[in-house]
Amino acid sequence: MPVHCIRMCGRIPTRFTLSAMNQEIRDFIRQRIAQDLQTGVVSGGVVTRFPPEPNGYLHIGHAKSICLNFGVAEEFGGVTYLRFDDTNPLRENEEYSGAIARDVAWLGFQWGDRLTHASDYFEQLYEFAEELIRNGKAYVDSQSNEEIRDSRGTLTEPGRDSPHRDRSVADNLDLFRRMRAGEFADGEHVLRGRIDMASPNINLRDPVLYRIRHAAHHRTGDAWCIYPMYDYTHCICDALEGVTHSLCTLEFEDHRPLYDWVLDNINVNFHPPQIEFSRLGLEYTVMSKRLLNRLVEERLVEGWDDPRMPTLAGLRRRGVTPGAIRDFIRRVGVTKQDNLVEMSLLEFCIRQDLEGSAPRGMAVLDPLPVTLTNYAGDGEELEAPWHPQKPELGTRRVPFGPRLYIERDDFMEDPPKKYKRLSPGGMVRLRYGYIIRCDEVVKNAVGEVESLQCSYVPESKSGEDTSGLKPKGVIHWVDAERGVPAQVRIYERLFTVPSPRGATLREDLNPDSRREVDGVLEPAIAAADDGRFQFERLGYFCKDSELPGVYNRTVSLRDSYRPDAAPGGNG
RNA sequence: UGGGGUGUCGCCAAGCGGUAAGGCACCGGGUUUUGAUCCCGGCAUUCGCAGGUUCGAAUCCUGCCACCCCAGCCA
Repeated sequence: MPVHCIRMCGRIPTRFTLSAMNQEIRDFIRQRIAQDLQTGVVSGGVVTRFPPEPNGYLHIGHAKSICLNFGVAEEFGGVTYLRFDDTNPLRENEEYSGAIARDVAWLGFQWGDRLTHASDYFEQLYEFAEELIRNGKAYVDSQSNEEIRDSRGTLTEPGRDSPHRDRSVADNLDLFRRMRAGEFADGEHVLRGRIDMASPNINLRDPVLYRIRHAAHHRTGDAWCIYPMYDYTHCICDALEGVTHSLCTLEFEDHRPLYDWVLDNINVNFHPPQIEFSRLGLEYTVMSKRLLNRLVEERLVEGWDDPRMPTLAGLRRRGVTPGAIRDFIRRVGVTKQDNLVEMSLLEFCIRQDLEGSAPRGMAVLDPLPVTLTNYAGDGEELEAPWHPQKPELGTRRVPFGPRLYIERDDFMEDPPKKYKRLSPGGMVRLRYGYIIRCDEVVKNAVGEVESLQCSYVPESKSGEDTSGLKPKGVIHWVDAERGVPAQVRIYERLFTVPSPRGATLREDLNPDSRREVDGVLEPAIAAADDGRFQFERLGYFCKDSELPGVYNRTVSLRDSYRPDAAPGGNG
């Protein structure tokens, strides 16, 4: 089944309404494109492409490239290809290409029928290679891998010509055809571009264009035993697809002369410009496929979609919205500068998106039992809006009774001055409920607070309060009888250092990147089947897509509370 | 040490010879039955450094310095 026909899971957003997104973006790439359109260098519409190798999962760094390529096409009225760069059969498979297509769609981009593969062009690529040979621009080298490496020279010394560099066209053609026919073993020969072994740019020192690989390709099967290299393939695919702007990351800057050389030496009528931009750097995580792969392989995380991973699958499972990611990428911008973006910016984008859309509810993650000694009601239910600023979202019923749970850190025996929550003799409002006063602290044998005996103020019911009391604090709570237990997972940064390195990957891991707590949810949340909520005063959470009864914290709420040093008095 | 890039506020990032946008973060203050949201205000006499050109330079020139990428039959 073609990859683009697989069923997309989850909702696919169609349009983003963030008004900020309508602001005109003018990075150097968009400026260049606008100029090309204006001067007529490019006519007939912009064509871009997102060209992942299907050898791993997409991460938020890829989102930058996706948003750039698809975004540019959207803005300038063009089209974008999703092209799988599948020239190395040893590393690529359908699981990855399926996951990649799903993630791009999830981000909200459409490629229509423009889903292609480098392997779709294998035959044409081969023909162009023969053309290069016929024109004396490529030759079959029969040196070993080691010999080729040794004769390439170094950063400061030029390379040496291969003894096979001057083979005749006829011999080269014959050898290359026999390579294709499968007459040779892996590594016996390669096809090389004949450029300049003394070039200061190492990529131009007779680069390998084709290698022999007796391996089944996930799409072409056993049809081929020679496979083209990236540098040879990419530019030709771009040209064949009429890509008007080939956007890639900075490390390919040195490859641009080779990109141009290939297209200058074959008969194609299109020559896209390659334009490079810097990759996204994000604090306290890793963004290379190699390291991400290690995290998965070495079981340092639970998989590609572990909510701590910067993969799109991980972010999705964590509860991050596509809109938040797109907004983040927009705010980060596109330049050629190396960058390491703070996690706080991503968190801001997530909170901002969820703030307006996520229904509110109450959950207690570290329960402290409270008994209301003077409460005699039975089966009382309070009414609370799903969103304080959005009455149109309706209300839910919140059960209330004589036995409640409050958050353990919403009580302090000896609180600092600015503390606004509960303390002995103090009063606090239970959100959407009544005002209570702490009358007695019950402790266990070792002196730890075990529960609280409180009294409630009957005439202080939310919405019809005639008590005249105005406690400074409002805390969340859950009815102990009717609350629903749930496992809640709290995530922190995956690493303890801003830029983890491969060499110290394990040591740099944050041992507390995931915490599991047994919490209690108000029943309306537990009953809802949709995933994203704000647990009031705690953060944004979502139902885990794989594990029933498990909730993931997407991001905490902003918290400007700064306890002062000296204790004393109570709020 | 050869080649290719990049250096503007803690982090991103505008700026394209006419006298330093914006966002995040941070710090005040206001509203608030989420210490949330929201709202107001503050936050680079200075653009890696040193010279030079100019009435005028972050923007042009020269020389330094720092950081990133490249020696896969990976992409």
